[in-house]
Amino acid sequence: MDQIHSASLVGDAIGAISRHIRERDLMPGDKLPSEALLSKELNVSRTVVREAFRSLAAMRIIELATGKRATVAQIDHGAMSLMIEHGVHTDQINIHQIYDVRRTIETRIVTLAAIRRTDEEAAEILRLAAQMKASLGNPAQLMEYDLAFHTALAQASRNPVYSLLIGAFQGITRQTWPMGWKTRPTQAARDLMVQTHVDMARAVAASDPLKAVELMTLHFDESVRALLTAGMS
Amino acid sequence: MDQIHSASLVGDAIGAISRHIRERDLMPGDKLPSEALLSKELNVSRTVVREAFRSLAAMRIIELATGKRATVAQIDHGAMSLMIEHGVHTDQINIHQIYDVRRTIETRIVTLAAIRRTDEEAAEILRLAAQMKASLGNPAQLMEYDLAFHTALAQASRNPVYSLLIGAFQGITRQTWPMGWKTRPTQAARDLMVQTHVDMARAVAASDPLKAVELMTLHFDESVRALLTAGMS
DNA sequence: AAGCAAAACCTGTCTGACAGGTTGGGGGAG
DNA sequence: CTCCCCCAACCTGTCAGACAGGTTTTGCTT
Repeated sequence: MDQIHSASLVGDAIGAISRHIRERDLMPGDKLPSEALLSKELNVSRTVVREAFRSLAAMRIIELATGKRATVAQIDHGAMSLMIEHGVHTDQINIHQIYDVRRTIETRIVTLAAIRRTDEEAAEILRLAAQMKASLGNPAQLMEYDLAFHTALAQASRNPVYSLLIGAFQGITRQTWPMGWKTRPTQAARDLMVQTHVDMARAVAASDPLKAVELMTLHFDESVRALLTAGMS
Repeated sequence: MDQIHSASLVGDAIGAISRHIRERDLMPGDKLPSEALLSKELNVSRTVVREAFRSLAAMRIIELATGKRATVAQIDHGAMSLMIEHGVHTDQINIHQIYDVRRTIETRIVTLAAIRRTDEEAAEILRLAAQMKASLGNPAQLMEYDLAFHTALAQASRNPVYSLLIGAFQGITRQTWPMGWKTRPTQAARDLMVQTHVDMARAVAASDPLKAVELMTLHFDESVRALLTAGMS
């Protein structure tokens, strides 16, 4: 409409809304202006504002709900999870690379967890490990407890960035986990995998970071070996 | 219009488009159907398809360009960077937590880089470190070379997930770096910081992972100390 | 056969409309 | 006077149609 035509109206709107959040120091839960108001202030149509909102919502920077005004969102791994999955499905990332990253951050996580965990967190981690053991006959359930176990560890590390990253890998892990399980054909291998988790939970509960790290390393070494056995390059 | 009304039409469209990509094994660069065609196939308005496209584009899963059809995108850290910045600005993440994560992954990165770097990468890393040294009088430029240095290391690690993560932290680092620099008031402290990078580059070039890790650890210890000195809780 | 120009296609943005969810406030009941 | 309910005002979700530019394809010209 006026002056310099920048990259795109939607792009500008995204910038303006982000700035709005930053300048007013909005916190999660705080409301943003209505679409109509923003479209008036930015001199663009509601269409443009809506597309900008959608973009920000996709990154979980804001949250949309019908009828209500848009609000500033809490950090969430959903978007990252999709991005990672996309990277894997398009052969830009492979499973081994993900495992290397997970091993790297999870060894740090388990150290922090062993140091910082509250008693409640320790109890929860022990509980999840026990549930894993109880689910040996039900792979789907076992997987869910496994994922919850690692999520709980990240939580106990008291660093939300680790929670975010663990969450980000969860989507793709859910898709590849069964493969890893199948490559542990013997009961002994499967028992070992679960027992490692139980021992790790105990180490965290005992505030023994060194032991916990050792077990986490063992777990990943064993997982990678299983994947290689399956012929996953 | 028909049958079960799910969460939202846009949400469904996002799912359908993602599925389309996955089922046809589309690779980065491949074209998606036009908005008009998709809106016909999914029985929704073009508005809905456009909002779905915007969402996927925000996550860098697809790429939009005016006149052209949407294409499958290459992995890119832009969206993650914004998410992290949002987390920090809304006090959901603090700088120390970021530093802990960066330290964790960068020590792994430098190990891999020292092992896997090509000669070209080693040369580039050495060059960037030298440029840092040459930019001692120009903080803004120094910062850019610093960021490029760490990016090059991630590249040399031959694991795109590390590149992705380093990129994701780059946005917020760019905003906090000057603070860290100011808290190194003496020339000696500033020289040390730069020299550590030069030495690290040499260790990587010499394929000496242990030495490289030692220097990376030193670098982060020193950075965290600088931040604490500045009173950043 | 090579080259170019128009036609066909496609995205970006605007307008106006309407269904349905949400919320604050006014008015009635107690 | 207080409490609760319901309605009006507000807000988002989706649709249809229109038009201004980019982009690609086609087919004619040379």
